[in-house]
Parts: sequence; C-alpha cells; structure tokens
Amino acid sequence: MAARETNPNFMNGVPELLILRLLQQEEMYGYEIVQAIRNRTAAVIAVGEGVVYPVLHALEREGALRSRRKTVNSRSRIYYSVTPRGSHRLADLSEAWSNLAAAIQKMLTGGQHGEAIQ
Amino acid sequence: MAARETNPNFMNGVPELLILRLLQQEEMYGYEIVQAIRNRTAAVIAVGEGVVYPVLHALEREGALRSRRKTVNSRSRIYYSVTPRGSHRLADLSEAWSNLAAAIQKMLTGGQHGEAIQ
DNA sequence: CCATAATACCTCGTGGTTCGATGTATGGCA
DNA sequence: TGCCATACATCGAACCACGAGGTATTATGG
Repeated sequence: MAARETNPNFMNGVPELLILRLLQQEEMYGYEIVQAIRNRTAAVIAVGEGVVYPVLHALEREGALRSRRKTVNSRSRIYYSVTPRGSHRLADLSEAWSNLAAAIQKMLTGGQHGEAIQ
Repeated sequence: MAARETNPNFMNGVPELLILRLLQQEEMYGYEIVQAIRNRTAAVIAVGEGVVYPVLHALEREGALRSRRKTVNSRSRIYYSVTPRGSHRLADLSEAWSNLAAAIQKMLTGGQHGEAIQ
C-alpha cells in the first residue's frame, strides 16, 4: 500500500462503488443489494453474496458504513447506510470511474490523428 | 475453466481491449503500445510492459494477432496486427465493455429507483 | 572510448479481488 | 413435514494486473 507510480488496478472496486451508490440512495440490507444490482442493471452485472457481504463488512470496518439490526415481517435484517466518510469515498470512486470510462470511451471511438481507417 | 453461469470478472480484459483497439487502427510493437496507451489517455491509464507483453503473446497464441519482425532505424521490433479472429474478439470485448459502462453509468446517474430501460 | 540513457524485448512472483461453493438458520406454504 | 425463499456468513480457488528484474542493442556525450 505504498505510493503508486502508475495507476492502481483500474477496474477494481466496482462492486464497492455500486454498493455505496445504492446505500446513499436508501438504506438497504445485504440480500437486498444483491438483487438490486442484478435488477437495476438488467443482469448485466450480477455480484454474488460472496462479494457483497465482505465488502459491507470492510466498509463498515473503515467507517464508511454504519449498520443497525431491524426486524421486518419477522425477518431479522442488517440495514446499512453511508456515513459522511462513506459519502466522501463514493465521490472519489465515482470520479475515478468517470475518468476511466471516459478514457476508454475515447480510445474506442476516437480516430487517432486524422488518419484514414481501413 | 468451465462455462460461466454469471458474468465473468466484469472489469478484466481492459488492457486486452485497448491493445486490440490500437492494433486494429495500425500495426504497432509492444514498447510503442505501452506509450501509446499512456499518451492517448493522458496517463489516466498506464499499463506497464509486464502487462502488455504477456497479453500480446497470449493473443498471438490464440490466433487473434499475427506478428512479424521488422528492423526500423536499425531497431529490431516485433510488429503486431489483428487477424479476423482478433477483430471478432475486439467486437465482443467492445460490446461487453459498452454494456458494462452503460449499466454502471445508469446506476450512478439514475434516480432513486431504477426506471425502465430506455 | 566508455558510461549512461533510451529503446526493445521478456518472465516471474506477488498481491488484491472476485467468484462459486458451502454452511447456518428461520419463515411461509402446500 | 418437506421444500423453497429469505438472510446472514466464510473460505479457498482462480484470475489478472503489477512491479521488479533481466538481456541486448543503439544513440549520446563527456
């Protein structure tokens, strides 16, 4: 975790990004997040529980999330919500993603110098 | 290494995608690709030689690239260009990336609840 | 000339993430 | 009673990107 000369693993942290984004919009619990991601992306992205729960635990440990037990319909659930720190982290990840996506998009669609493609 | 039920590692394969894209535009050699990616993305993405060369070798092994030695300015280089198979692979990766980026973009900018896709 | 940098190639071990499998427990329903 | 959906959790395997390190050749410049 020392200083990085180049860019860190570009792509990693997408599950984390999506989870933070969902939780910023509304309080949710793990099992719900798994399905929400699947539903809202039309199954383009499908993270399993084995991905979501560890991320939730890690984020809570870092102070980016806070949790509270709550029983709904005689179902015990652990609801998570973002802290100010989590909000800040979301902003960072969000910007990093935007830069990355823009860079790739530009490479995919951009015709380098005015050279003819053939 | 069997068939995958869910989505494969969403993010992986970005270096491969960028390399294929560059080579489709023009014949290039490894060392040049490293710098081209860095330059054309304003250093947002910076893959090292340790990433590029193994990808080139793997793609050639799969028949997605073909190579030829060429000496330019008394510099011996190995130029790579995409085969029809590589072109097909680029199309696949490109589409996968587009879907992914669109899905994430929608989640980041979307309102409270995911609305109908449009 | 010799040292240094830049070019150009290559491989290996490491590390961080995601994945799928698996495990536990409870509630609804036929 | 049996089964499925809900809801939590963890673990090892797989995978990919990364940086460090290694070789060789060609300019540069003191």
